Amino acid sequence: MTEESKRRQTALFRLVAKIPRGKVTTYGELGRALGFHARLVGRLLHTNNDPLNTPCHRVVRSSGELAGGYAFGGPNIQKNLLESEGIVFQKQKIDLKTYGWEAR
DNA sequence: ATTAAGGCATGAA
DNA sequence: GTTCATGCCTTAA
Repeated sequence: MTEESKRRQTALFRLVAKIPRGKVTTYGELGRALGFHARLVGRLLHTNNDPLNTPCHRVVRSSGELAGGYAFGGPNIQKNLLESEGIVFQKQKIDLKTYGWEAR
């Protein structure tokens, strides 16, 4: 892990932690706000070293669907957490127009 | 030490 | 719903 990557992780986590409760954002949004590509966001989250302080469950795909089986503890956990925050799923998907958060 | 190939928690066409 | 394009990282030789 290089210092560069660590710095990106810090920026990413900082922004992710800024997501309000009950809202979600997409990898692309985060990537665009941070200045790097969506894939890198997923990469950094996958190599996430601080998942406890990083509400990665609020980060979903561009389609509003959950990331998948590669999530921190499983997609079911993520779904549960999101529902606990008041987010309503529609056929395993989230309405980004309602719960989407504008990264900034 | 450097170089090569594969894989991914994506996005857009 | 499927396929293509793209960036970075991880592991292997």
